Order: sequence, then structure tokens, then C-alpha cells
Amino acid sequence: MLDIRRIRSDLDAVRDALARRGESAAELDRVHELDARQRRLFVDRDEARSRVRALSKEVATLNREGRAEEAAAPQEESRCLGRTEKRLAEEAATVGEEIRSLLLRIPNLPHPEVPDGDGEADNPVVEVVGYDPDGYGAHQRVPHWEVGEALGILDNGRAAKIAGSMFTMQRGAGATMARALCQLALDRNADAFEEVRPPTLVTSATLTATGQLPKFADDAYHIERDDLWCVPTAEVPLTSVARGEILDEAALPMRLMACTPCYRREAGAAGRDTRGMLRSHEFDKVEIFAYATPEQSPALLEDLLARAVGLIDLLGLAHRVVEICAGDLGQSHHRSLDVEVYAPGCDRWLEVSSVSWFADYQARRADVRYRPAGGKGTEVVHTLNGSALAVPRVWAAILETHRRPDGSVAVPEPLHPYMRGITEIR
RNA sequence: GGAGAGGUGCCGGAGUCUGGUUGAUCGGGCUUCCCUGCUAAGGAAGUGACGGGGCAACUCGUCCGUGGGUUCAAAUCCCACCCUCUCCGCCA
Repeated sequence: MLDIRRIRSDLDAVRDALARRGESAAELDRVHELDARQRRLFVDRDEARSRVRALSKEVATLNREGRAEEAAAPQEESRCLGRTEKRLAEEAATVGEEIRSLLLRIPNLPHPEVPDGDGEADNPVVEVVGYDPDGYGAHQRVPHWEVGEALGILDNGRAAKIAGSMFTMQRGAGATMARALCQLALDRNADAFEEVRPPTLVTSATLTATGQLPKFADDAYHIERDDLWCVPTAEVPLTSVARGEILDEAALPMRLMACTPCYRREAGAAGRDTRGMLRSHEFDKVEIFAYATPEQSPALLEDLLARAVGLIDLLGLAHRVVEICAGDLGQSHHRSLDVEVYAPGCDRWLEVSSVSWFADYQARRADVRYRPAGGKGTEVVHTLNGSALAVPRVWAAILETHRRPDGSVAVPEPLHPYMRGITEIR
């Protein structure tokens, strides 16, 4: 959520920044207008309240001095003021609710360096590593769903029997490799990140802090009976770890990581990418996350990206980095970069990580602040996160990239320690 | 799920029965200063967040789990909900 004070003092700049995303200013202007109204109401309300307090003290004094009969007049005046105050307070609250619900829907401002663009097609490729379109043999040009089924390690037919379409099931060495990927990702980041195993069913407040609610409720699984939501990513619980807290600057950056299942309804994607492991309602992912000061954030963004890219590199997969343009930026994102892995069997670039800087947008929703060392007062922290490794698409790219002419798949060496001795799948 | 106890400031812990100058006694912690060769001990002062108004000094308001209600006035009385603890039940 944007800082209301910034909207108040710098409306034009905010409007221009939103325009870069292709966002209309209607809601913004409405917030600006409501804010002025609410502040006028506050002034009047506070004045009435202050007077009530003074009158109450007067009554108390009169009672104490045994002159209770003289208290009738101030009591009556106070009663009257109380009604005025209540009406003003209710009106201010109504306005406040409208402001909040608008603010929750207005997206974040893009970082000045975010490239212009209207959509995905305008996202500039920043870097390409290990990709040679002519360097793949026929044995690698087989989609992973065929490879997986042939090797008996992917059984989506039975997954559908168990849970319906758009679920996947890995078996044998395939399941082992899925877990090994998580272990590798955690171990590689344990140098700087505290491992957390958070709840993956969360309250509406938690899902609102990161931006999924209220606007994207259809994308998440909701357990109505208990009013809990299945997390779409560990970003959701991790961002709420310090919700409502004030951190010491010395504690920043606070780096957390978590391996969790991720649940997505894929409401807008029905019928898309239905084969294999490209898109499913449930998958495992290792997320890396940080609370930081504004000054620490740019370097952290680079570090998160380097860590995500480093893992893909380690697994011997061709990949590229794409910067998300203003028009394609997610609602909460201030700046964002995607890592895409090349899958030769599908002949597609698959998004396997999204590394993002949210500035104070999520932290203001979550009310996470810090006390600047030496300074007074508090500041809203910045949050950043990225997928260290999202299992399914990496798993798919491994099957396609490391398939050998004889149809077997070589397990990348960094996974061996976690594979119970399995070094190839045949 | 049932029964009971409880949620107060950075922490501990009063105040709630008997509503009233209580943003809140007291202790600890922390910060600054004084004393001290150093340490320990001691002395003094300070010590929250949020919102509004004001060029500013400053000032007004809100916050005692959350949300309502009663009252001139609520940490204190009433209602609902949430959370924690103990016991029982259930359970990996």
C-alpha cells in the first residue's frame, strides 16, 4: 500500500509513476480527496473530544466538592458534544475504510530504473547463459512428460485420479529428485538465511499483507469452514513473520528462507500448460526472503538474483534473466527480475524464479517497521524475496536437458548427496 | 470440543471488586549525566507508538488483546470475538 502522506504531498509524481504501469488515476484521485475530508473530520472530532474530557473533569471536581447539583449543566453540554463527536467519528471511520480499501487495490510504484513497456513482450532480456539453439541433440528434444512417463517417475494420470486435473505426482527417483532439489536449495542458502518452517494455512490478514487479498482472492484456495487460505508461496507467511513489530536496525537485513508447498488455483489459466510439470495446483518451492532498510535493498536484490541464478547454473541448465517492464509488474512489485530456464524438449523458456523488491509496499500493509539506529521514530522496512528454487519446472528442465541418447537421465552432480546413491534414472 | 485462569508500556508486575486530574504505582532494563584510578556499588534526569494542527516552540487526539455497548466520564461495568496457560477429551 502506498504512503498516504506521499499521495497527499506529491500527487502528480505518484500519478505519473502509476501511469507507467498503465494504471488510471481515478482511484488515486479519489483517495486524495477522501484524505482531505477525513483530516477535516479529525480536527472537528478531536476538538469535541477534548472538550468532553475537560467537562468530565469539571463534573468530577464538582462531585468531589459536594456540589453535584451544579454538574447538570456541564453534563448536558458534554452529552450533546458526545453525540456530535460520535457522528464525526463514524463519518471519519467510514471515509477511512473507503481510503483503506482503495489503497489496498492501488498497485506499487515502479522503481525509476524499471524499463517502460506494456506487457510481457516488452520485458528486456538482461542476460543469457549456456543457451545454444543448435547445441541440442534429438534425444533432448523430447518433452519431460514423455521422458518422465517412460521412466516411470511421473504419474500424472494417477495424480488426477487422486486430486483432479492440474496436479502432478512424481514417483521413485523422480520423487527423490524433487526432494533433493529442495534440500540443495536450502543448503546452498543456509550461509545467510535462517531456515523457517512456517504455517502454510494462513489468515486473511496474512494474505492481505503481501497483496493477494483483496484483489486476487480467486487465485487462492480458501478453506471456508475455518476461514484459512492455502499459501501460494512462502513469501506470504515469511512477510508476516514480523507483522505488527518494530525491528532494530541492527537486526537488518533479516534473512529468512523456507521450503513449503505452494497452492494455486490457476483460475485464469484453465487449459493452459496442462501437460507435465509446467503448471499445477500444488508444488514445492524454496523461497528466500529479507526484511531490509531502503539502503540495503538494491544490493540484496542482486544477491537474491545471484543465488537463484547460481542454483540453475549449478544444475547445468541454460537460462536467461529477464527484467519485468513497468506494464508487466505485479501489483506489489517495485522492481522484479525473472529467471527463466530453457527446456529443450518443450523448446520453451520456463519461469523458474521471480526475484522482487517490494520497497515498503508490503511492509506498510503488514505494519513492519524498524527503528533507525541513532534516529528517532520508526520507518517502514523494505521487503524482498525470490524463489531460490521452484521444483517442477527445474525438474522438467533437468529431464529434458540431461537426457542421454539411450533414454536415461543423468542426475546433476550437486544433487547426488541427496539421492541415496542414484546418479542416473533409467 | 468441555471446564477453569489469564491477556496492562522494552520486560516483570500493580490498578479492575468500590468508574473520575491514571499514558497509567512500583521494580528491572536501556540512554545521558554525576561520583570513582579501573571495576563493583551509589546519585540525578530521561525513556512508547500512531494520527491531526502549527513556520516553530508546541499542542490536540487515539492506544491497557480486538470489536461493540453503558456513562458527563471506561484499563476499570456489560456483550461478542481472538489469543495464551492448566486440566479433561481427541490425536500424528
